Amino acid sequence: MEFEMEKVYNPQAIEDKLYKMWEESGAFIAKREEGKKPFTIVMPPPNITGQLHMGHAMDCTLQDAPIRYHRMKGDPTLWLPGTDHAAIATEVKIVEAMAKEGLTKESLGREKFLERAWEWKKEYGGRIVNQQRRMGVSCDWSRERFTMDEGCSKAVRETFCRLYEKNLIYRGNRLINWCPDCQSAISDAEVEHKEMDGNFWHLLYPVKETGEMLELATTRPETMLGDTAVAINPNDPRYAHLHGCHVVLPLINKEIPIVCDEHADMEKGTGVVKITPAHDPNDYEVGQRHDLPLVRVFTYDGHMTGAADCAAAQELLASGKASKNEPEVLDCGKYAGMTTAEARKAIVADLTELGLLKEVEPIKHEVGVCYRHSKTVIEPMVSKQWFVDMKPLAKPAIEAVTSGKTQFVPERFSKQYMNWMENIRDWCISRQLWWGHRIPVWYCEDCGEMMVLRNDPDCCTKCGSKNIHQDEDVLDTWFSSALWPFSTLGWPEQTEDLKYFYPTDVLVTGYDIITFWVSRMITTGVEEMGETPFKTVLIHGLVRDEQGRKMSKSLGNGVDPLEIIDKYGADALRFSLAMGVSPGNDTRYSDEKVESARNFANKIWNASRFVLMNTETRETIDESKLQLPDKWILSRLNKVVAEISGHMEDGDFGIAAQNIYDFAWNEFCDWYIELSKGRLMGDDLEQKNNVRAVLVYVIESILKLLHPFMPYLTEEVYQHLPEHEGMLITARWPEVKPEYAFEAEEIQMTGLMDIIRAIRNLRAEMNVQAGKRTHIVLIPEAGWEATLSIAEPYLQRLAYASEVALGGKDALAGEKVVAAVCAAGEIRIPLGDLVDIGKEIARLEKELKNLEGEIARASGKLNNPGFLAKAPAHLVEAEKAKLATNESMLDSLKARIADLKG
RNA sequence: GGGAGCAUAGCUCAGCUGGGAGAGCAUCUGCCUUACAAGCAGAGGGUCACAGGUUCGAGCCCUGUUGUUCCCACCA
Repeated sequence: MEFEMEKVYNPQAIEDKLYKMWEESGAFIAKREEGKKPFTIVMPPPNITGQLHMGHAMDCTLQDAPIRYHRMKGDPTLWLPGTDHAAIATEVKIVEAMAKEGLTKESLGREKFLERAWEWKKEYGGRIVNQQRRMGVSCDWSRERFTMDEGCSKAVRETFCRLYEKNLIYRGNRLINWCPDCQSAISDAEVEHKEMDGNFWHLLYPVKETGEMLELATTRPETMLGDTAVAINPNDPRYAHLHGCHVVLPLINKEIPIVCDEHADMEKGTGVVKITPAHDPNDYEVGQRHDLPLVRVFTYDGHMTGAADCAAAQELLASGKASKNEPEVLDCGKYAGMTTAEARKAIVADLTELGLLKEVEPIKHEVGVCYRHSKTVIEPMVSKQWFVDMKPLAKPAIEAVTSGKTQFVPERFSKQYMNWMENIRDWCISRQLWWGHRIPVWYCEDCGEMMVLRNDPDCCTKCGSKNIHQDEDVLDTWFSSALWPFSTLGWPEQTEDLKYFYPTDVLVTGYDIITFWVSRMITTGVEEMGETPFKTVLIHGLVRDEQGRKMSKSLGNGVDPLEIIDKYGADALRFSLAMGVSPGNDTRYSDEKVESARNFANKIWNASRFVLMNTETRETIDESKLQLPDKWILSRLNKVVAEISGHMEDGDFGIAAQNIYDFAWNEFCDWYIELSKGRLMGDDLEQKNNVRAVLVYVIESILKLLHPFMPYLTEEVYQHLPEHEGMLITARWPEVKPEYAFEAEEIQMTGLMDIIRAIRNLRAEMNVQAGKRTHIVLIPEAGWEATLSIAEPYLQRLAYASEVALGGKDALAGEKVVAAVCAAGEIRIPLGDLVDIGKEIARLEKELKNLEGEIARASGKLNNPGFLAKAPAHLVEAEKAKLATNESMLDSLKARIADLKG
């Protein structure tokens, strides 16, 4: 027979070819069909900084599966891909790359720098998209977007202007998180808290009026130069006499007031707190309450300020551009120019010398660090930035989730969302970078007008002066990400896509960006579109390494998905990331998992090969000719289709994958294929054709059910099926067929399978030579006569029977036999000298004991009035049936033992 | 300080609204049986962290304890 499938599945040979075929066929392209409900996912856009990692691979798998499922269901299906410019992350990378050439941003200038950035985008953006393709993602590349493309940029401007016009965006001096490494402000969400070793330095400040020493503690002594007050609790009796007094700030001998403020906690330390309004969030608040001056002592690149910084600040003040609460800048004198760390050492040393350091107490405390890889310690600074007033926006966004319009799966993640939203603070959106959406605000240098505009102006809108300049800063990268679900569909234009596909159905993402991204998409979606952007947020966990550690560059424990694909194939990787994984839970990557998925792929490949070797044409199933195993497998398939479809709808992909694995391998391959062989290789042409028809029908259904997880393999095999139509990717999802529901046959087949297992078991225990065929006598339980009467051909093939006879209780009397008792009947195998009567009795008695245990359990339940009264009727009935079966089996066993003994 | 997750076979993990504990890998035994040794058949292995409670019935629900991971939070 001529046959072209290789013996082993070879993914490398087919993946690229099939991807091309799908793409060129237009199968990925979403079509709007009026009157039909679409299924839409917008892909979380990967950053253009890096390359595909396991998290992306997970993302791809868990989105492509439902997308392919819905496409096969016939829904108009859109999966919209794209990439993110990732402002800070990308800029840092580009700067690093430039440093290798000896270049800096400043030396290049903004324009040239941006040219380089766009080149970077082209190269790395393209790279990651190609990597995604290798995963087999079936997204609509014709609609691919980038957060800084023309449309998205327009959406960003529109949003900025609208929010500004509603007074929800403002500019001002606030205490912000400054990352000295990024050289930019960052938002609260971008600050992580890490426990670090530190000290409480107990300092002594002399009180001017009384001459006494006031003890206070700080974790950051270098900030003391910026102190503008010392706070005590108004109700603290220890310091009542100091109300209205002053302290002299050591080292710079500056007189600062002692203020009364509730912030000073009498229980903590000495109850005295130094107040540095320009460099501490709490102190900033205290400063506002007491109208204290702001004194900045750090430069934006992490050094102590000096004369030059003062001069610059003076100039700014003189120009009139500074706001009224612009901080003063201190010339730190001998400390000027030191890094903050150097200054800390020097200041501590100097204070020690003056006898003003009372104690150094080592502590562990939480320190804010930048969430980027550098984990640089954040310096709180007062700085002029743009903010979004989040509270009014948060309210309807909270409502979107409490009302259930958007649901988190698993539900518990809505708590994380709520917690963030209910305690929301203003969002600092300006970044001191070049790569990103430039803030659409212009300033007139002549009249001082500030213009927030949708289109770039030529001149001042107020005085007509050409002497205008745009705000230097760019927006937080998450500002554009927040618009992703609708900016990608064409907003602010009212496009057909927007009308048809918004709101989307599912957002698939990791729990690590709920605050960064999910919360902001819901917020802006509700605000700009009036409707929450997705119905379901399906949260998945992190892919960790084999030891459960986070995969990271610094640990060097990352696994490259492409290497895995090269080695095992994309399907194996995808399947291993889906099977047995439950939503929201982390999962560990391991080669073994991928290997076992690869083995499964090969199993399907070979099962298909078997079916195809035996079928050249497609036959229709003749329902009147179906035999027991046929009805069983069709009926089982029906149930599996129903189960898997349900799990696909619910996002339980881990269970869906497990179900298809179990059905395909354990039921179809291990049982049905084996059961089919007799007729397949026999002479009864009618039966032969009908078995072929069933085999093709079931394998085709398996291919369909598996396609969302293993698209390449299944498509390749599908292309080999006789008389197949088109491509599997656009084939119809299997249906549950009522005419294939065979409950009675399922039970009969299960009984027969038990008999076969029992025989195999007996043979193994008796060490019967593997190839040796044996005579088998079956003694049917009541009701099983018909089933067992057709067992012979199956037992010959699956249980090494030479011939099978049905007998009565006295069958093989006096012969040396081994026996087993099943629900369907008793098995007796004459094994002659292999049988040791004593051992056989012992074995049967062990069985007897097990059975008695079962009977005791069941009758215990059935004798419990509570169970009879309260348990559902079908369970009681099932229990009764089991008991009856077991009792009958018990009788058989007892008789057998008695026979042997007698 | 507040909140959440996890704790099930040697390892990695499933287990849907409570109704006789599962998979993969690993281990042991026997098989190159004409789809597949990336395979087939069989076997061993779990007081479902601990202590209470609710229930006819708890891996699953409630309370507490221990261990562990994470999120949030301005402890000077």
